[in-house]
Amino acid sequence: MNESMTVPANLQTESSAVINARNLELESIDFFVRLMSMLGMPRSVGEIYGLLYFSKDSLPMDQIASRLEISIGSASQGLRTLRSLKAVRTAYVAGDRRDHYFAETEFRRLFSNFIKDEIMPHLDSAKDRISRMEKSLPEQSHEEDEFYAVRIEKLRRLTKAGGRLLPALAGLLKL
Amino acid sequence: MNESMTVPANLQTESSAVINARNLELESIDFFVRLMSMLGMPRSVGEIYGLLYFSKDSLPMDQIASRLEISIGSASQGLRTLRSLKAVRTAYVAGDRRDHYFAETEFRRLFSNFIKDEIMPHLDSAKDRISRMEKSLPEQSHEEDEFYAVRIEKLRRLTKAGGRLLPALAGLLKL
DNA sequence: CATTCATTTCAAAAAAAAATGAAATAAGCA
DNA sequence: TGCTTATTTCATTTTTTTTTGAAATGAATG
Repeated sequence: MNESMTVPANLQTESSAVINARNLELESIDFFVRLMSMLGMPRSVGEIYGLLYFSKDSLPMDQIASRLEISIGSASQGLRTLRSLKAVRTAYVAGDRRDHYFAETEFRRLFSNFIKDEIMPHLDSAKDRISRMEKSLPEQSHEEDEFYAVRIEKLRRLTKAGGRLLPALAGLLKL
Repeated sequence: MNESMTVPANLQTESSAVINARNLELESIDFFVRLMSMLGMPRSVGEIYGLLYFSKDSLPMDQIASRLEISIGSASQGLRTLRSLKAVRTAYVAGDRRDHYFAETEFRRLFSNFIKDEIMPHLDSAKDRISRMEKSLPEQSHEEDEFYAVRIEKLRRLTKAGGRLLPALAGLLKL
């Protein structure tokens, strides 16, 4: 009637543990796919990190690709991205020439890298753009050009505040 | 030889003021297109806000569309987004039945709305997902399941920290 | 140093996101 | 109310982003 009755107890236990780990993995992938996509990262990057986050063992690229059912091209690019953010690292495994990846799980550091690499460069170029705006203002400011000067100043304050706050943000992360 | 020599002085001045305003406008559009796209907003939304940010007069939708050379469909959708973030508001203009839009320029409020509308909902559903993860853990935790429990706890701390920090962030914005 | 296996690269395909514009709807006016 | 103008909606098209997979490159092994 019930197949599980014919399964030895130890095997049954192990199989349900496997199912549980697989559930976790799926929830984790889901979680990080969404989080990463909020940060503008492609799906595959979230999938890879999500898989590694709940993996006890470090995994080689080909296993990552096959477990996620993505191409090795995606896996390679996704791992490159994650490596550059220091979100994954590689472990040496004796007798295996593949690189084995595992997740860096200190979120404080992860966010600090993300902010430095993905946000600060934009802020820097924003400053240039604001300087250019100022050059478009007539030197001898007419009464009415006050309007433009004020708006430019607001932008300057915004970028300045961003430049201070964002790097400090990771520090505030008390996890 | 030089055409500008034949242009009356007053007109020449006005025209260079127009050119300057146009430069500002273009830099502004560029600025906000990039900023908005960092926040995951489509190009058109940045263009519209950038145009309005340096516009002394409030503008009706059709003028926004034609000055940006985008379709009225894009303009309508973009304005809807901006309205929902309270990034633009409408002004009444006597004798004109079109809505006239102008930019809300208090960035503190804008970010606070953005965080509330675009980020907090994701954080809420992340909490559910973490609860589901915990259900995948065996009740009677084996020694080795410590690993999973710790990782889940990390996620919980991350979302908790995010839930506190992000709303506080706008408050820190001293502009 | 030749072979095998691992990884990267990148042109092409697929998928996702955004823009268009015409039809439908709404909203003011006479 | 009927007419006109403004706005929204949404199926289709366009553009952009991401993925794929095969070829090129690189790296370890015997």
